[in-house]
Amino acid sequence: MIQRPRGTRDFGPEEMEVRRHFEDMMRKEAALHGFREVATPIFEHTELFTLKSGPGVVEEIYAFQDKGGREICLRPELTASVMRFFISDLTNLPRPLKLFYFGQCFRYERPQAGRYREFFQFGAEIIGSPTPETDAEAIGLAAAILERTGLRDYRIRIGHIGILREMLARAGVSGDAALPILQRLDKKEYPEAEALMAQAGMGREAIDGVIATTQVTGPITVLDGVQGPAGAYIREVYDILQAMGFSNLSVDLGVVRGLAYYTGMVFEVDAPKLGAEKQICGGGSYSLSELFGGEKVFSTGFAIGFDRTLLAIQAEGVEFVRPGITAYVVPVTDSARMRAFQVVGMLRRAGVSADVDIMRRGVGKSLRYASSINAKYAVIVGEKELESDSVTLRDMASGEQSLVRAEELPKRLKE
RNA sequence: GCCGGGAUGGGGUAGCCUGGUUAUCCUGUGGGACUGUGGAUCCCUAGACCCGCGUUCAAAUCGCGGUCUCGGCCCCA
Repeated sequence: MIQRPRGTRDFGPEEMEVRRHFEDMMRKEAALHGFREVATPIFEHTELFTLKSGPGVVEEIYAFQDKGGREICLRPELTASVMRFFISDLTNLPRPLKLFYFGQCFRYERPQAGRYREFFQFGAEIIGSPTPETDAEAIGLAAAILERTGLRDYRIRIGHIGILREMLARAGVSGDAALPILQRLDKKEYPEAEALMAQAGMGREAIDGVIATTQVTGPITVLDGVQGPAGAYIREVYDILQAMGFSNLSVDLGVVRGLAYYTGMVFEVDAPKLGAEKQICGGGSYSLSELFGGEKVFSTGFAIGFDRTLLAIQAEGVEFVRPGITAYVVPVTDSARMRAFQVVGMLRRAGVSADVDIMRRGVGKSLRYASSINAKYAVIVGEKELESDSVTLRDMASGEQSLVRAEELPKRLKE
């Protein structure tokens, strides 16, 4: 028997019903917020990702040479692809450009709970707008989607890279020199961060101030003690989100994301029930296009880990109602089979979901099957019904039956 | 890349330590009891020891290697 490749999954009919349900929900919510969907190739030139994340990422992605000798990889994320697409073809669209995507990504990593080699991301980007309103709108979509899924136990933590950058700049460490320090702080490696700051000539007081700031978490009021434009900026983002009706938000200045292209606001969402791999969403404002050869354009985006979000939803026992089918058509005798196919054809043409016995089973077995596929009604067609050009409509939940004229059936079932 | 659990019909499991006839039970699949009425009950049927090598008269059971999986570390764009 051939096994699935490591870290991949098959999805059966039941699971796909659940997945499509939430996928559609996310798409609808994005459209509701004025975002429009894009799709990009599942494989890209490896260079796209080494430009964004450094040469080291090659170790963690599915990278290979194709038959023409090109360096190709399966995409490990979608932001880079969307920005590539934007630079090459979408720069003349009216701004702000609000895009979303849903698709699978691949990473060559050790699988564990909530981590697969093939996984699905939903994400959105707002391109060409550098305002707090933009950041609020991005966080707002992420928050609205999570709210809509029915998930309850999660935390949205908002931070700002500028706050630490300003502190470091005031202490004489600016630009690229700050990057390694931010990376250490992001990983909570405080001794290493302190050493780097001391090396850069920062005083004890300044160092302690920076460390203390990364540990600032809680409601918006924790920003009261933070000076500078970045703090004011986050307050503004927060006020806008509150105006839109989102309250499940907290500030966490320890969200740093030590990557060069993040320019300001950054945020993360995690679902504590998930264990080690509990982050379900991450994003922020960034400037990537110039890395890929375009002009500098400010953007804000985020990505939701679709699989982890579903795991969190399941862990909380959020209910999902299986769609089932409206009608199951049951021919009683062999002579009624043609009639059954006429009826099922008529129903389907009218937009009523309908199925029909194709195993030549008896009425008892067919009703049993109708019940097992969660059919709302059984439509029974036999000699009696043939004579009066009608069918017997049986409500599968109550067991009530009535004789219905065939031409009235679609109308009855659409109610 | 590292550490530790695990893999038995479609799903869930017993058996493994202490090797020995036809591999347990539940559920699900197909058929029947019930040739015009489901969810209950009963009967029948089909269906499994992850792969390879080794030890042994004999391996689901013991040993080695591999694959996959679960939990954690590293990483997490």
